[in-house]
Amino acid sequence: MDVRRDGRSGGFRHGCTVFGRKRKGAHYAMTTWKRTHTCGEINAALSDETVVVNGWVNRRRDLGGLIFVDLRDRWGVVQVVFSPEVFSAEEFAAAETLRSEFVVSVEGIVAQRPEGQVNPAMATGEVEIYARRLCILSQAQTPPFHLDRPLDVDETLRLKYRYLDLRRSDLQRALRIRHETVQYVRDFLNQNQFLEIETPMLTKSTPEGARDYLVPSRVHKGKFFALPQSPQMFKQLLMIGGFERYYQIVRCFRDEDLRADRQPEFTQVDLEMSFVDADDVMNLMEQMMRGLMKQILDVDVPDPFPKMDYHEAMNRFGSDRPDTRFGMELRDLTEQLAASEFKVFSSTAAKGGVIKGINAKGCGAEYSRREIDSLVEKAVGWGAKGLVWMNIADEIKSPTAKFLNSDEIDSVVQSLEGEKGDLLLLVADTFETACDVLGRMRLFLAETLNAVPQNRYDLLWVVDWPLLEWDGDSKRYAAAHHPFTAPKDEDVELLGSRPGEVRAKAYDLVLNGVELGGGSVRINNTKLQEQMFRTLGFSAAAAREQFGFFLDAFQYGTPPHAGIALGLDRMIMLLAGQASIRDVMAFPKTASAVDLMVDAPNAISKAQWDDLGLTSAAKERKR
RNA sequence: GGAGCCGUGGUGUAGUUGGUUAACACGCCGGCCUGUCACGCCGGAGAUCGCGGGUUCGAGUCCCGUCGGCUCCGCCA
Repeated sequence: MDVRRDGRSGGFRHGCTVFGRKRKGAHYAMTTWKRTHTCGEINAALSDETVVVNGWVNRRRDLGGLIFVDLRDRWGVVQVVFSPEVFSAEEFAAAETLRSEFVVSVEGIVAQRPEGQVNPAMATGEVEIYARRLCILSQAQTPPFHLDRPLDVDETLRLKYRYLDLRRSDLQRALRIRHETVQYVRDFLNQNQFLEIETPMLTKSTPEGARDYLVPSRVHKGKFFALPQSPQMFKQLLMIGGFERYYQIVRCFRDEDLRADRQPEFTQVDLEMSFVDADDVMNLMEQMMRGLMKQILDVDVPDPFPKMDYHEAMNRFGSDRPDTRFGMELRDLTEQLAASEFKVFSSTAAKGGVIKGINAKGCGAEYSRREIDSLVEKAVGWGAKGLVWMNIADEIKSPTAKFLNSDEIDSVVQSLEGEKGDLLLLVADTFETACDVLGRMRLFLAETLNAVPQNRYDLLWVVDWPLLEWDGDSKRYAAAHHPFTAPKDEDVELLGSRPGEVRAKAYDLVLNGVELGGGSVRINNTKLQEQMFRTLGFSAAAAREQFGFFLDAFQYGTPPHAGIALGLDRMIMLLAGQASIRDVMAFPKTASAVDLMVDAPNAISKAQWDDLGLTSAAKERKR
């Protein structure tokens, strides 16, 4: 480390090294390094005023006899000029030691920049601070990656030095949006008579759902707490407890594999209301989201939000969280192709399956045979038995065409509004598979074709979800939402006979194809709750063991209640225009659930193992 | 659990079919420079090519394994 990074002699005042010209009278003493203004608020109105700013050296331009430093704090960047006209030679030398990320205090005089020197790219570009005194509060090593230009750095490095990454403007912005969002949500719910109430982090492991993060108990060796996957039961108990309106901005934990929009710990806006129905919850959330979108993005979203039932979402978009920002909707072609000579179509239809198609606009002309083949491969990878394609050129090019008569081809082209240059893609399968595969194809093509409009925010509700879904592995029904979700009144009687057809009083909020969150009306009737557990394959004893306290609580007067939980991280990801929730969290983990900065999880000492009464079956890994 | 992509000075990348001194930009260090704002000019230092093994006369390059990151599938009531 050379002399410049070791600090150097100079006046030492108030815990910092001060360089500056001695001046007569009251002006001399830099009585404090404390700021009078933030960098971002320096403007022409402060011309000729003496200010003190604190911050980091963003960039330094040393012209030899004149040094410019862009000083950065949370509020902005301002240009500081060090000139020998103000500094002595010795003091000027101190300014020459400044490097990126040094933390300094500068006292100086605000001045309009000279003619022709205004920087319109800078918010404070009309002015600069003529430094009169410099105080180096902290020197800095050269950071391991650039902080002052668009991001182009390996994420491993960013995560290891997260505290440096956080200085970058887009993370500063994202976390500010996060704060504003949380403030808005709190304010809104407070005004609507909600009480913020905390629930335990150390709680009970329950079956179903995600894997729990477990915390061993020292006092009760061999027993474990679980970190909450969500405060679901607690919030319902708060309704039984008479609070009527509860909310919490709460951390949730799920030990499952990660994605760009999934972290092991994440934050929910969790709320629950008594004496309400589904529409009350949805209306309130619409109001909240509308205000939030207006405040954060100055975007107006429709009133009311569109509602789409689950079946329609699957049927038209092939997804339970449809991205409605673009068309390319799925069409059902079963009727016109059921009697086809082509066995794939006719037998699928005969077995109760469907034939569905989408129009990849313009792809017929664009795509090579090889690229089309790769689409087929994708479709098969997603679970389709195959993908029928028709390339509309001067004539229809398709390996399947010879099995179809011209009426059938015409009707397919017509249904999909095919024009010359288009590529039509068809899947014949069960309803679920055909919709799912084409839904994925739709998203893939839209992204590839850049067909997704930006700066558009499509919010909608997906309602009337199936209450239960068949789990092929365990050969039983599982709760599609969670086991406390109420079935629709008109479907209750199906619970015993055809559980798969029962629809739930559940609703999911979807924004631009991302599931922001979901909720439901809860069961508030013990008999129905017990029937639900039976349907889910819980014996009476098992239900008692796992949920006894909950079933007991229901015996003492349970109000009708409903609620919702919104994924705060995803919401902010979309509001901030980021592609990953890691970019809206201060300290996220990698895709393998590791914190590279603190190096967690880590090994624990022998004494800790012993204290907890635990031994590890995992083999020691070489470090 | 599975698949794909990536890993080369501090950072971002280049590196033909294996071949001699691993290239470029930024950053860093030194020098010069009084109106820059991606300051400029001159010079310099800096790389066990993620790690281990193999093939070969010879590996950044080919093969196998492994570690790490990202994305996706499964999973995520």
